[in-house]
Amino acid sequence: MSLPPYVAPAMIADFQLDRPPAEARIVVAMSGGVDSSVVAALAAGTGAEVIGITLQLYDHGEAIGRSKTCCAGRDIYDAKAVAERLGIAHYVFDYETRFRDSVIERFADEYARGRTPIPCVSCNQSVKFTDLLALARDLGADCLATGHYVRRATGPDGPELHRAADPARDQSYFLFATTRDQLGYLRFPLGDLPKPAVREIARDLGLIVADKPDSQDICFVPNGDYASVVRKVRPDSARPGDIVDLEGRVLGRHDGLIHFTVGQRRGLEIGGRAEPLYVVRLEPESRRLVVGPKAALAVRAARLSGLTWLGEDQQGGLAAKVRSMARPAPAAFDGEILRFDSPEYGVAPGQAAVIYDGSRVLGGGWIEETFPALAAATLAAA
RNA sequence: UGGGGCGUCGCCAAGUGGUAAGGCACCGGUUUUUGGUACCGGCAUUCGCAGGUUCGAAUCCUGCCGCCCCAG
Repeated sequence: MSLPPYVAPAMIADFQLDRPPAEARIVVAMSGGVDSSVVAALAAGTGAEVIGITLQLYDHGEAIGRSKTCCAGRDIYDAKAVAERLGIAHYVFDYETRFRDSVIERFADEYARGRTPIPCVSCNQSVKFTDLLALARDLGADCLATGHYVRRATGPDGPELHRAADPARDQSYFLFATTRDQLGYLRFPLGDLPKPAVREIARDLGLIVADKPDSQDICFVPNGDYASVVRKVRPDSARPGDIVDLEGRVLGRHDGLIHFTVGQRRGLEIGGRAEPLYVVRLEPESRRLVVGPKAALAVRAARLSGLTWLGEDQQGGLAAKVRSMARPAPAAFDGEILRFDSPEYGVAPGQAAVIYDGSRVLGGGWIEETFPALAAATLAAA
């Protein structure tokens, strides 16, 4: 396919292909949003053969009318319209079963265990970067391109994953579990671009998604009410229990641990205090929710599991994120324990800890256990 | 039914004659492709009730109601 006349030269992105674009084939994961639509446009702009693929991930009957979620019915329609406009092939695949097994079930199980899952990471590492990636290979594609805001660079030891140029948009946190093999095959053409530029490209190309709102919240959760999804999948998971302070005194009751996460302040409904209370930890066995002052949230280290490592043997001088929207904080990692130079707050088991060396993502793991920065006795006195 | 104290938003709590602080909780919004955090905004025409004094009362007076403490 030749370069469409409406794609200006400045929009040509480097897909790091091993052969001339005219001979190459690029599969683009199209969610129906602006970002992946622009990726498809950029891919088409190289002159390669482009195949857009949209995955149907869940029953969008519940999400109908929710244009803000990713991959809902409206989004499949949008993706198709964009593909048509760009003159590229487009296919929709039903991945509902895989998505349910790999993402939703796991999501519910984690909450039922008193942990706080990140479905977006599960989705990336399973459905997208395992299943869809295999499909792209089956289709004989040279690479799989997505609209994630991260950068892929080639270093002395092969491909490296880096944070996006625009720190406000960086999505590297959600991609820490990407393996070297997957990274070798993936392309992220938006990593160098600020979001406004992406929208501008979409507008210039007359894509109907140019002004579509950014997706947010969990895509398969209709009204932001994730607890109802957990309850539906794991009916026994929402059992009431006591809210206790650090000394075990009962302060109140809660409607189920699934409604809370470490660091959470709202929803406790316990007033009459000088300082706000935060969730310090969840105890699934006794169904107790332990709360305390902000100081009790300070964590100096975390033990990680399920480590994915893209780096070499770096240990010191590193930085880590325990949530997506945060600047990496100075830390050290010995292969299992991540130590923060300064205390981190609201660190919840089930969340990811992603480790960086400058802009480069070295890897990361799941937070299994955290270690308080202050001794219990100190907190009690305070 | 002797004495003392108290009764201000769901909770804690300033305010002792000049026309209701603040915190917690709650609600709404902003930020955000996880949860959460943070930030911004809203939240008592009314001070247990009823009278009275006063230009003016949550603040003074009277009565009533309720609660607490001490003594019985």
